[in-house]
Amino acid sequence: MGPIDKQTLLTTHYLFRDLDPGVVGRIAALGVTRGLSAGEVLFLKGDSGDALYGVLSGRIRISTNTPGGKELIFAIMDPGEVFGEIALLDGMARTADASAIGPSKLLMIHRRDFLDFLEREPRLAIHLLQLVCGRLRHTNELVEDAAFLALPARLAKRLLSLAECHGEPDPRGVRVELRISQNELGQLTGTSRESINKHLQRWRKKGWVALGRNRVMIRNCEALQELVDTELDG
Amino acid sequence: MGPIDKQTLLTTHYLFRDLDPGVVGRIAALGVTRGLSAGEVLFLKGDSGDALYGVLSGRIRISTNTPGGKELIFAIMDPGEVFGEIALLDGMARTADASAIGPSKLLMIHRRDFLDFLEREPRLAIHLLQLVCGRLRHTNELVEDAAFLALPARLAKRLLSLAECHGEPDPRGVRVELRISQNELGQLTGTSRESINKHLQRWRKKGWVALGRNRVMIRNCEALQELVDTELDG
DNA sequence: ACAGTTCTGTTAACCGGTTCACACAAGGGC
DNA sequence: GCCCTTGTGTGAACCGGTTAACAGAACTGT
Repeated sequence: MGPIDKQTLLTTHYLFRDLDPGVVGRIAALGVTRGLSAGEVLFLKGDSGDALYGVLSGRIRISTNTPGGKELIFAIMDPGEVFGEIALLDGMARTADASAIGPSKLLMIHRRDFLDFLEREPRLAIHLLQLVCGRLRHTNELVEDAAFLALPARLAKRLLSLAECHGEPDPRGVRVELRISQNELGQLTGTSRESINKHLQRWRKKGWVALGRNRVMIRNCEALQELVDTELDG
Repeated sequence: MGPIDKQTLLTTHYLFRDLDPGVVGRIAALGVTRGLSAGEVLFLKGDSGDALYGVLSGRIRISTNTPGGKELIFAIMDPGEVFGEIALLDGMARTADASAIGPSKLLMIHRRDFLDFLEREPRLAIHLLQLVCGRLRHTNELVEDAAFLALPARLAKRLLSLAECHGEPDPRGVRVELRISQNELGQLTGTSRESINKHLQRWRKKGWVALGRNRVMIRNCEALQELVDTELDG
């Protein structure tokens, strides 16, 4: 997903679609653009949540970590996606850290402005409910996967879902290239980098994936998908 | 938490508080009471979600299972709690099974009625957002715990949180008695019954808990809490 | 071009949870 | 009371992920 502009985000994302025309205009006027350099921290878990964000360009990593140094990545936000709604809505602390993966640009809507819109636009509340419900479905699935799936299936599932959202399809064929380190894959699946490498190597020898520095190229989606399915059935 | 009546639920629960008086009255009129016998299934994962429920008496288990026979318990709903909102709101399939743990009574509000209220009562939407945000915070924590905490800490944390919600404090002291099988504790923590038993036995020998059939009595909350904390810090 | 850093690849030892197998206890239904 | 079901207690064998430790490759900055 390439960079988009403020207008595109506001007319494309379903959170803002179908709103009263005047409201969209005012959001466009009030929404501030904020730039982040690679690795820059937007907010940390525990901060008070005073804004809602939409990604215009770059990628934002939503994650947590333990004092012991372990890190868990909840999601990676691409251009066109909106995040930061939980703390904004209930007024409590942020549930995770957010930091830029590469140089990024965000649309930032301040809490007070947003809550103003929320009171006047019933449709916005309905859309927000759908957004939060979608998140809840996704997080529920993460809990299930952690409990039901062994590492190979969890990793395969993650790779396939990353391929859908962030993959760059190979010009010639079915292959999908992912720009992600094995370390990050570990943080996405809740396991160590070494274990990730072990399974990726197995799959490489079977021809299912090709590997490079910060690269995973999926050459056989079906095989990975079947691995997920058989684990759920057996 | 003992049984409550329809009126108490509607005036007590956050979701309905502060609504237009007329609306609360109409919800009371439209909300149907439904009884469930022990073990009876209310809905299954994948069903279409055509109602919202509030617990009047008994306990409802929210869970999923694999074809392979593993089961995971997401939550146990006590009198006064509301559930079933996800599928109701986004119109998609239910995300989990719901079944009665013992004989139970529910307040049931049909989808159409509820969405009517939702359009007319902006405050209801705001309250719903808070409800769903709370769920999201809880589920996020489950994901974190699964990734960061080893079984002992996860089990201790679960026991303490069960003690808060469902515990019957011992008349004489700090002890809290839980009515739950070790099998169910396994399903709550995503592990086997045998592993649960191993750790409970250790804690019994230390005097932290006492055990019985379908019973766990916590005799030393502090010790369990410390176990959770040290694991998060180390 | 060089140094430093980040990422990959790979091993061996260890540890903890699973699985399987069984004995036994406690209620429930008749 | 007596069977039958459900839950507990326990051990041995197994398996998979973690940890720790390196070597080397690939990029970055200057």
